[in-house]
Amino acid sequence: MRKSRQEAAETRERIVENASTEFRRNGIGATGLSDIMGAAGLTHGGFYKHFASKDEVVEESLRRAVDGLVEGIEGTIATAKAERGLSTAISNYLSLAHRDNTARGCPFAALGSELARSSDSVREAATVGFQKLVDTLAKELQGGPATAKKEALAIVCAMIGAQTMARMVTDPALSETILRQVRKQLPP
Amino acid sequence: MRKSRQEAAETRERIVENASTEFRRNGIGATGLSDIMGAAGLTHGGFYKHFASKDEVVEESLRRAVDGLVEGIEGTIATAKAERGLSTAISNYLSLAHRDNTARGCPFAALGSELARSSDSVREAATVGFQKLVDTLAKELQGGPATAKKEALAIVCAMIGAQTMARMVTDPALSETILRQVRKQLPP
DNA sequence: TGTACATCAGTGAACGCGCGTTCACTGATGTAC
DNA sequence: TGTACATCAGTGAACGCGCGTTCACTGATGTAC
Repeated sequence: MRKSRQEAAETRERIVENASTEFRRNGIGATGLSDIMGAAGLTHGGFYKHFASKDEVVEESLRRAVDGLVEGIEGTIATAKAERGLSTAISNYLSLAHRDNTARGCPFAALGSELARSSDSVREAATVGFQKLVDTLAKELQGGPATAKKEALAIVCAMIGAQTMARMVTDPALSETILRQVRKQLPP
Repeated sequence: MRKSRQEAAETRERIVENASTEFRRNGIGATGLSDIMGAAGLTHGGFYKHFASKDEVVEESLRRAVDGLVEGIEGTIATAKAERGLSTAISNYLSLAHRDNTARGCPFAALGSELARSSDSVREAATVGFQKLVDTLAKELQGGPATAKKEALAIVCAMIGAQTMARMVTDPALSETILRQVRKQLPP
């Protein structure tokens, strides 16, 4: 049953990709290795041929999720009309579509409080990812890079908090109001 | 070994109180009923004499945590010099002391992403608690109640997002910058 | 007020279950000559 | 190029463990007369 090097590499990719959505969908603790491997079309026993521990796949799939988010934002900025890129990216983040697509959305909003309690290696990956996200927005802001980064920091935190709460509340009207009001407070 | 009605009621209180801090400290999923009962000085078997399910104690201890948070803010507002109450409350929320005291701090920052995936009854309690928190801040804002509430909504989301991220990142300087920058964006 | 019985808070063992991790095994792939 | 052997991706069963929940039991409390 041995697979070729390329096939094995593709399998690993597939596992990370699926883990990345499963973790965001159901949370890190609530997602078992069987869930991840099953989603990748494999049995759970083979997991340790690709990763040393669950923590390792958490780390990698977090990186993957952040990269996806940042690439999406960069795509939005590149596509949008001049000066409207940041605005569109923020509106997309605070959209109902993003709220209802946790599994493919921002990992900080999906997993925030769980990440804060994770291992140092996972938190380290989260830190790097957070800074990538902040820098991506900061590039679109006026002023020196230091000022822009500080402003972007606050914007990103507000977006993450808003999406987290919009998903938590049971009242649909309140959920929409949260997203709309936070959108209003951020750069137009 | 039967206990008097009063003793039983006190025990129940003690369980909720301890559950409230244990959940915030270690997360809902990662906290077992044995942890909760042990923290209250009991064995786990007696749990179901007080609650119908784990979910029920989650719900109650969330309410307890929100009440503690709101009372703290109201205390701050009552104590502070006129017009400075809201400002002090926001600064307290965004303090290093709050960041380092997850177990007795804001349950939305401590448990945000987990609450968003909880049962309807828990999310309902979270919704009620969130609105209480928002209303508490809204009372201190200028303008009509509708405007004040909308502004308070955005402030609370930014605070929750900031504290979540400040706890997640591994870089202490970045963590402090997050709290400081978000503080700067909110009412002085 | 005193007595007899019912109630039930709390204990500790047990239930089935799923977790992360390990392992013997398989057979196709990779390597060495 | 062909052959013999080593490697290792993936399978599926098993490991010990802790989970939420249930249960028989205990003895002090509460109730009824």
